[in-house]
Amino acid sequence: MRFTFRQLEYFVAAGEAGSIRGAAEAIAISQPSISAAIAHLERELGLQLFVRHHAQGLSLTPAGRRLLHEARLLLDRAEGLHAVAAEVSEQLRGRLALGCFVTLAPMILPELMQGFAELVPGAEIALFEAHQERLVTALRRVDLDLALTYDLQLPEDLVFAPLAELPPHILLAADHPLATRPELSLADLAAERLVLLDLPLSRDYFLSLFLREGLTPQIAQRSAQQEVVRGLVANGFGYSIANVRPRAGAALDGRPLVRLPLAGSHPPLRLGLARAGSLQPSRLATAFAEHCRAAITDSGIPGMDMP
Amino acid sequence: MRFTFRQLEYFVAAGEAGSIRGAAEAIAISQPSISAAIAHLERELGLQLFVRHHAQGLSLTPAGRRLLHEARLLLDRAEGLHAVAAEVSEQLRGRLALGCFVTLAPMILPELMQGFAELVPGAEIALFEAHQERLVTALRRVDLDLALTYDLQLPEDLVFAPLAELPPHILLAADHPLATRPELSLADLAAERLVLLDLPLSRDYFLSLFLREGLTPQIAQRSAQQEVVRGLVANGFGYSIANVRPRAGAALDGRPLVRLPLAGSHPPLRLGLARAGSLQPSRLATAFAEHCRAAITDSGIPGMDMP
DNA sequence: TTCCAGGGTCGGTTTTTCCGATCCAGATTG
DNA sequence: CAATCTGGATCGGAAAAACCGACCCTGGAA
Repeated sequence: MRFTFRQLEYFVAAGEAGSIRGAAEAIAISQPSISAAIAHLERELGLQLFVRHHAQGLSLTPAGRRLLHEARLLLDRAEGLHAVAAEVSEQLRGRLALGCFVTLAPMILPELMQGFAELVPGAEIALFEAHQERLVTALRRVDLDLALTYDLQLPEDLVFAPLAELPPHILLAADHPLATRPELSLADLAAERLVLLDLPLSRDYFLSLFLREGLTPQIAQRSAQQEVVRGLVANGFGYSIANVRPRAGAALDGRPLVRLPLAGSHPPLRLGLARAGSLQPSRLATAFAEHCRAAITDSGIPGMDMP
Repeated sequence: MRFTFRQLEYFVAAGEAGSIRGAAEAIAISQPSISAAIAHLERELGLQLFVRHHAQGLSLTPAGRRLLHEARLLLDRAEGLHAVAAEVSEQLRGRLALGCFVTLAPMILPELMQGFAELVPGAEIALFEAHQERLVTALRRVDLDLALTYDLQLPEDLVFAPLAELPPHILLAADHPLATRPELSLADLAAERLVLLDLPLSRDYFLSLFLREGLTPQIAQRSAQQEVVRGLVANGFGYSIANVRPRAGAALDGRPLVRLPLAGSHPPLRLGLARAGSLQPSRLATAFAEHCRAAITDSGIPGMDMP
């Protein structure tokens, strides 16, 4: 670009004032500056913008009139950039890129997003459901404003705001012999076969629960899909471990499931909001975080059973 | 505007390159300059455009992505200003503001514009028909690119390119006693009554013809409309003087008219193109002038009889 | 004829832009 | 784990640009 916003502004001012002198007064700039700006534009655009009338100001040429119109549009659009910036950073509107840990999404998101949509009607949420590794990558690349997930192996450059703790539970088919117990320990399950939810980092968490007690689970099946795991358990392939507490008492095929507390002391998963530490959150992101803080607590999580 | 095109360009380059260093190489600018431009924009717009990854370049924030898009649009539009300028000054397209002396218009313009429209399909002509005084004013205010008119009292700051000479003729009703003469002198008409075309400067031209010979016409009627003058003449109100040579041999009411040469030596009206001397003509105006030069000569004028 | 209005031009000053050099922190490599 | 690499931020000085006051010039008005 071989001209500047300032030159355009001076040109528009002169076009509106009908004289350089008048424009100079109107915008409190010296007359030579405006004269130079117009001369520059005329040289740069290769056409005559004004006819100079001695002692009588200026007249726009036909070309000048056309260019004046264009210049005004351009300046308006530039002003619009400020407006867009203000909207993005200050207004409670626009798009929020939200990540969510894949197994949490079906339980938490519907209610959470519903509540937020009522709270902030101008918001649009772009969802990204993935396992932890992908969430971390996306957060670091700032493809996401926020991610609703566990604090599983979060690197230090991500900021994590915890919301609730989810202790591990045991999942059994309703007709499993152990299903009548009030709770179960890992030792109780040593002879049973495990259906493992097989996602990059959560997998390691589940296995670590056994390792801490010196046990090794017998893995019967693995699946990356929570619903497949539940289906396998309901159909007698074994037990599973999960931290989420879906309200549904059956797998997708209708077979009943039972969830029992895991006895003993185990590290829970902490559910919370992660974001890139180097990204200052938008107003929208902050509002969403607040909404999460109000909606998600240890005593209640949207879409989940009480402990 | 508290930012510049350059800063936007650097921002866009950095957004596209994914790093400041890469952008610096791409557009051959030092890395600190780009860093400063981005910092300036972020301060000015009050939001974070990039997240800086140590030793790994930049990521656009969601807001940055939005702003990048806007910035690109803005730069495109600025580039468009160059395009508009080029179109206006170089292309044979766009609008030509054309003035025409009011009595010439109905004869000359239809054929002339028809021919030009075929020659230059992209042209649009904005017509302004008026008497000489108004044409001069409009030309000086550069509301018009060109005016097709006489060189009647044209001030020096207008440039006049003559095309054809129009000597004065006498207009009579076909049944007028003098209508059978091969030509008439002003002295022949001393006893007759004049119907005067009463337009600011042409009026003075007509009267000057009499004054030069020491005669004073008897003015029976005046009208600012050529068709009214012709109607009055056809209905026996007297004779008239005109330089144009309409092909129509009758007034609008159908009554026949006769046109006879004015005997003796009289200053003709020179028909030509006037423009503001201080306005460099556009390509379009130049093309139109050339078209006029080809179409309008002493031996033939669109819409008019031969001498 | 003089005066006035308004645009253009000229020097000098201030502001902005630009660059090379350097600093710094995280990533990579051996 | 240390050395190295990468890429952004910062600093100081140089170059460019914008800006202004003063002045010139020309056409219109008195």
